Amino acid sequence: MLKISKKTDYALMALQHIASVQFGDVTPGRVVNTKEIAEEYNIPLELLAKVLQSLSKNGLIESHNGPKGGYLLARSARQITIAHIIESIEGPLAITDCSHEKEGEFCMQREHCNIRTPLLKIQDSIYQLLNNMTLADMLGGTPLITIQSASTQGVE
Amino acid sequence: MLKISKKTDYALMALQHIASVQFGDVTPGRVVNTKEIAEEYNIPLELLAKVLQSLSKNGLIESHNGPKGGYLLARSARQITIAHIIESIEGPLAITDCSHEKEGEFCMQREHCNIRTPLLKIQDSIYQLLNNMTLADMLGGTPLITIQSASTQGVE
DNA sequence: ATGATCTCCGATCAATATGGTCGCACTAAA
DNA sequence: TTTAGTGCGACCATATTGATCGGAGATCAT
Repeated sequence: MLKISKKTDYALMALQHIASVQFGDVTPGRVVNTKEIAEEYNIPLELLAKVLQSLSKNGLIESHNGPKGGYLLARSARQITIAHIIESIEGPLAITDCSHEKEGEFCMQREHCNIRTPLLKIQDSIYQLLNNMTLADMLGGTPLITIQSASTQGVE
Repeated sequence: MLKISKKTDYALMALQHIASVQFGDVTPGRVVNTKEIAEEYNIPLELLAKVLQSLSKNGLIESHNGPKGGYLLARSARQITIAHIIESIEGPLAITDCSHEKEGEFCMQREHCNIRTPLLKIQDSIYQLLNNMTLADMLGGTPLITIQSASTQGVE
């Protein structure tokens, strides 16, 4: 149903939490560890750990080992896009399979496929949407995005 | 990965085919049956049958029984939105679980959840996107959709 | 009427993706 | 050197999806 996975949900919550701690008024700059987030939001600890590892590996957060270790944002919340977060967890976001098509796989429908081009357009639009929204927008509250469509008249 | 299912792919192909036959130059108004579509696009017959049944049940196409039977669009291609097609096959399109939340299910993260509102905004944007594109746009070729975002400055 | 051809519907199975768990190696602070 | 933390990979359970099968009911031609 065009759904994002729970892992991604967790990633978003965690990032939002880390960002708000890091730039908040109470303890700015504090490092936050996995356990703290897991308990705050009732997320299974080990699963969250894996999620954070993925984010770290993708350069969204940086990890500090040892006691008093934990995570903090690797860059400004304004530079972390929702698209990047989702792709860090779920891999390249493709609305349909035929968008990457590595060699070796064949699409049985390909020869007469009539929907590839339109689907790629949709995919691109969704990507733009997610790429124009950042973690900072999620902190602030209301993301301001509008859609403008000309598709109702522009067909020949 | 925010992917639509193969059934939905099949539904889109089938609808595109039905529409192009129905409004094409060769045999306008012709009824087209499941087998024809399945063979043309290499889709498993029985699976496609189920997909078409769903579309029929949702009022997108109408079925005619018996020999020489088949399907045809129940309304103009311009009135069939991509969103409607997807929802016919996959159910209500929800980017995240917490958007419907029937009673009885509880979201463990709910009490401190910080991402619900932004996610619902995103979901709504995607819905608008898919709701503004119709089957007619897929026939014509290039859907004309643009995204306009103000999220980079509009945060308080 | 009767058979052939179609849609319709439900049950079922296999493959894949996802959510969640476990154990251990490594690192850094006390 | 002990302890609290991350890093990492293997692992299993379950849900979703893709695909299959069998039959019931409708309609048209003969």
